[in-house]
Amino acid sequence: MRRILLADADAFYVAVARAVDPEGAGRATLLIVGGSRESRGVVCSASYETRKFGVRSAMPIARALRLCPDATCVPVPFKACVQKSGEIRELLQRYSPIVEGASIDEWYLDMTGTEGVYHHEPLAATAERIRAGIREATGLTLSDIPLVGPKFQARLAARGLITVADVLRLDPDTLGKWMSKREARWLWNRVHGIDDGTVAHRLTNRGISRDETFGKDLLEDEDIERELLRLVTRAAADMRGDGLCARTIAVRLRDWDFKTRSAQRTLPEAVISDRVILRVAHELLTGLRNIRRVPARLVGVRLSGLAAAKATDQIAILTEETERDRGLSHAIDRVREKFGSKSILPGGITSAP
DNA sequence: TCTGGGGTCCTAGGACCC
DNA sequence: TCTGGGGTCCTAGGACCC
Repeated sequence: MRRILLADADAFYVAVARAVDPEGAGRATLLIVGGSRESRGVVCSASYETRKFGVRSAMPIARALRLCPDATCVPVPFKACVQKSGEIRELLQRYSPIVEGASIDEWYLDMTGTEGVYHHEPLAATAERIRAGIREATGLTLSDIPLVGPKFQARLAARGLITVADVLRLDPDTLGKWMSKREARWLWNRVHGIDDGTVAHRLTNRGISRDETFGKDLLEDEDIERELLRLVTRAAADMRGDGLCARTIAVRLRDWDFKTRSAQRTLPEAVISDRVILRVAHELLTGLRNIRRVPARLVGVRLSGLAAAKATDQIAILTEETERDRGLSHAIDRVREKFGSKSILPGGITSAP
């Protein structure tokens, strides 16, 4: 019998924002995390007090502030969130040797085999012990059932399913009439504590993407290209940092009217270098712009079909990525690591042969 | 009201192969 | 002269989650 606990940090971004800024965000009862009043951002997280005003995550900041004008609005403290997330993971590993992060604020703990350590107390008692320990060490509280978001919740609520107990009364066949077979099976397993997956580290991500919504829509191709170039160099450097290479390169373009278009290309061989990835991304963007040349609000790049980058001295004939390309990209990574990401401007890369 | 950034997964159609 | 069935890969778009 496997025993799995799900730990989900409550109002994670709000809690971290308060911890890093006790004088400002820490004192604001009405707190919105997710950007400034002027930005085109959306709410990442909001304190329970602002939620009473109808503020919800993913809501445009401007609307949230109309609902709750007195709220304090702070940017997402991203670095602090990553750090705090790591601290919690380390603490959780004291309770179970197997901890898998499902997202920045959710973890799975495999408690199988730890019964003796906890003197055969009920799993709920161990969960409470962990909650108390994490709260004492970090000030953050944990609770449960991740991966049921607002849309799924609304669909369930329309069938009168509000709590876990409501779902527990039903069998999979009944659930299957209200949703796809897959979803029904997943939900039934979830509320019964059944998970046929194992708690372990995922080996690699499926893809790495970087995108950006501009402060103002961009019409000129050169301006969009410049942003794409920045994003490609970031994504490619991060990918190399993980020791990976990519076979598929995709470019995403969101026009002024929110119409979102994408183009992708799968190469015969995986690549890692800025030069080759940039060339492909440039061609994909050109194609998208030729179809519809209107002001754009977002551009993005995604690298997928990831695999471990092998140390090879072979020239990739089909993609024309040479050893020189790869070496140059790695050298740039090292310089950036030493002197900061601004030390080599993207413009310098395009002039490489 | 005017919609982030980072992900995962699904679908549907077409190309291609046997 | 007309056209199967299954499998895999690829592309584009979309839903959804945190």
